[in-house]
Amino acid sequence: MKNLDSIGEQIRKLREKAEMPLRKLASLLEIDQSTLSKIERGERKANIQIIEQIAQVFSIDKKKLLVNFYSDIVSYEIGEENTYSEILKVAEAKIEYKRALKNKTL
Amino acid sequence: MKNLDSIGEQIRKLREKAEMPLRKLASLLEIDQSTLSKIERGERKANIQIIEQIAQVFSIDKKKLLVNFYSDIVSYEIGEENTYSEILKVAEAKIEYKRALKNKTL
DNA sequence: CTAACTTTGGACAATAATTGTCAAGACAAC
DNA sequence: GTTGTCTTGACAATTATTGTCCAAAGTTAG
Repeated sequence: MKNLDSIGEQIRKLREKAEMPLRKLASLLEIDQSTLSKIERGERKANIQIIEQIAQVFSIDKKKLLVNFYSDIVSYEIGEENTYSEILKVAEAKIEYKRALKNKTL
Repeated sequence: MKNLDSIGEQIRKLREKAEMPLRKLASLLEIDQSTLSKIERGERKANIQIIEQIAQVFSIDKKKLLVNFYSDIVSYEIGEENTYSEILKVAEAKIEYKRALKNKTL
């Protein structure tokens, strides 16, 4: 089954698997250790720069991390709505529509 | 085909169909007319309270408006990502998972 | 137990984003 | 011209986010 860890949980697992102290990873990412601690526990949001750096540090495909990162955001935004399934369908259609438009005007 | 108007465009169409001046709708919603103008043109975000009031004013199902409202948000958040389709799938799985957990602990 | 190391929590100022409000501008109808 | 409509830009006030520090709490090793 697919992994449903939050991005924070995934970061923590990557870090622990590498047996790297939080402090060490924080310094590689050039962020405060308490900030990283909060990101791992979902108390603060990560950002794309951090995600990409983490992918580098652990030599993994950044796409996977980004999918996790963004799906967290989406889940957070609409997770309380009962119509979430419909919302996601319409959102996808909107995105596709915007892209189609964009390609036309290129 | 499904309607892919943004929430702002939908509000404007509802208002124009009712031949109601912007100023009038703004006052019903108790917001500044310039704010409503910007919402209709997507320059500012609406919020749930406004959406629900609009549904009332025009006697339509608020679910439809909310789907449009939230799908705009999702589309905005991830519309530039090439993996949007994957993101949406994972987001749905996460939401379902969270709900399943919640029901268990009730 | 103490000491060293790791993580967490709370506080704080600085910065950025959002919100509500206003007044003036643009535009058309009459 | 005036009237009615909508848009634009500016502004302060509020709220959210961010980076930072340090002390407290938890963990491990000696």
